[in-house]
Parts: sequence; structure tokens; C-alpha cells
Amino acid sequence: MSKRKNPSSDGNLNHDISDFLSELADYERNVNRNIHKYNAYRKAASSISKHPERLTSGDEAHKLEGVGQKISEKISEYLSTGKLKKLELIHQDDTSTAIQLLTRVSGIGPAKAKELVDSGVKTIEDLNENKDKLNHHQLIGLKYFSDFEKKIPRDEIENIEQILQDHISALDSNYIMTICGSYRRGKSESGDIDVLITHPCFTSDDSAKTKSHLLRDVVKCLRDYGLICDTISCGDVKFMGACRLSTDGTVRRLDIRLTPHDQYWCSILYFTGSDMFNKDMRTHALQKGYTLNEYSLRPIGSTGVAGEPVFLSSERDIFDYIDYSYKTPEERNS
DNA sequence: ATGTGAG
DNA sequence: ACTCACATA
Repeated sequence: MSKRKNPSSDGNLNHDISDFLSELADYERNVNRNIHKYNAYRKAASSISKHPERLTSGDEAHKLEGVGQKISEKISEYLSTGKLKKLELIHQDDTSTAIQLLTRVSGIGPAKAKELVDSGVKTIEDLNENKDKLNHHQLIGLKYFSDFEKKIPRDEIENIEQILQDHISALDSNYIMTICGSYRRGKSESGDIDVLITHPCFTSDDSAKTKSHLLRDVVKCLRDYGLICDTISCGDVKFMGACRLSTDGTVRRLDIRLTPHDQYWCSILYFTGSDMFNKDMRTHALQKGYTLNEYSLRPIGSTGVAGEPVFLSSERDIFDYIDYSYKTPEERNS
């Protein structure tokens, strides 16, 4: 799910225009490996999606930030003909479509996709016959290619949450865990499962290396039980892998992160999102003279240097410090 | 160290 | 925007 990003899907009068610009952006990044054109299309798409009026001509678009001559000409063509020749050609080109397809495999990005297509590997079947060309992460992405694209129903995550809770507290009753992401925001389905854990014996004064057993113990326990079926990667503070409720069930993407106890609230806030909400809240914090990130809330001194982290005992504390009216996770969806 | 990829 | 994990050099 992570690979389908579109910043312009809701109440937007120029949805179709920002959509094809986003598609051109993806094409430039994934197929031509041109990050500058990618950024240019992204910028144009985002500024057009924020425009409150329906665009009626390329010239009108040209006035917007990030929309230059080339892009405004494309908008012009699209508005008069209803389509774009360049995009039609891209849709027909089998190298482009192959790269876009391979990119949907978790662990395969634009660089790897291009390398594979250049060596003649263009389909999922081709991948299955050329597993020697893939690393561990990509092999798991391939094995669960269709499962990983399926949404996870809320009631399934509720079941998984219960299992996680039971096993983690049986291991050590001092663990605290929360499932963040869209699940915490009350959505009826999610793309993956994002779990945050902490333990009072791990604070930001400790080096993560010395406490990383806290994460590894949890992973081992869930693996032994059978919930975790694959590990993509596992470092000191972040596990990425796959889980399933039953051996015949759909395999789901599962992330578990270990956060220092004193940074838990900022972490929960950050990983609950949404991205837009986080951006908004950070901007607001700055206006109130604070800097807010995944780890801490710190006042900005008169010299412009961030001070010591504020002591927090709840998520709501963060809102209070910066005078931001409290929003429940369900109210953070946009 | 650097690039790739994920989130 | 930024960090983490990994696979190379």
C-alpha cells in the first residue's frame, strides 16, 4: 500500500489534472530515474490540487507556483482533447509498464526494477523463475505479492491486537504496546500493521544496542507462537516482517518498533498520523515556539536553538503545550 | 561510505 | 523530511 501515494485525492476540482501529473511524476522517477523531473511534476500536482478553482486553460495554470511552460502546455492539451499523447505512449510502452509492475513488489524500487527489465525479467512469472536475482526482502515481497496488496479488515487487526497484547504482557507485564497508523485513526481497513512498544527500562539515556533484546524477545515470542511468519529485517529498534492469523489466512505486513519510554508519546502521535495532520501540527508547534518530531517536543530559545525536551505524561500533553485543541485519533484523518 | 528501499 | 536496516564498495 505504501507505494501508492497521491496527495490529491479528496475535495479537489482539478483532481484529474493533478492525477495525470502524478502519473508523469512516477514515470520520470521509476522509468527515467530523473528525480528532478519527478520533483517538478510533484510540485506542480500539489500546487494545482490546492487551487480552489477549476482550471480552464493552460495559461491559467501557468500562473501557479511550480507550473512552467512545459507543464502548462500539457494541461492545455489535456483540457482541449481530454487526453495526453505522452501518457498514451507510456501506457503502450512495455518497458515502462514492466518497470511500474515490478516496483509493486516490496523491496523492489526503481533502480532494481530497471536492472531486472534490462536483463529481460518483466513479469511476476519471470521473477519466480529468476529468484537468484533477488535479495531476502524482495523474495518475501514476491512470495506475498498479492497478499501484500490486500487491505486488512479492522476486525482482523482487532484479533491480532489481542494476540499481541496477551503475548507481550505474558513476556513482561511492563511492556506497553499500541497499534498506530490508520487502525488507531478508526479506519475500517488498513494497509499494514504498525506496532509501537516501549518498556520502562529503556529510555533515551540508554544506547539502543544494550536494550535491543526487548525487541528481539517480542519478535521471538511471536515467531514461536506462529503469528510472525517471516522477517524482512530486524535491527535494534525496528522489526519489519509478515504475520498471519492462521496458516491458511492472508499474510500481512507487520512492523514493530521499540521506542525509549520517555519518547513514547511523541512516537505514538507521529506514527498515528495522518501525514497531513502531522505536518499541520508541526507547523502549529513552530508558531508557538516549539519544535515537534517523532522523539520529542522542545521549546525553541531566543537564539533559535532547541532546548531540552518537555516532560510529557500523555499524548494530550503535547496538544496542551502548544495550545492545539485536542483531536482524537479519529479526528486526525486529514 | 554510499546507494537503495521502506515507512 | 528524516531515520532505520540492508547490501554493496
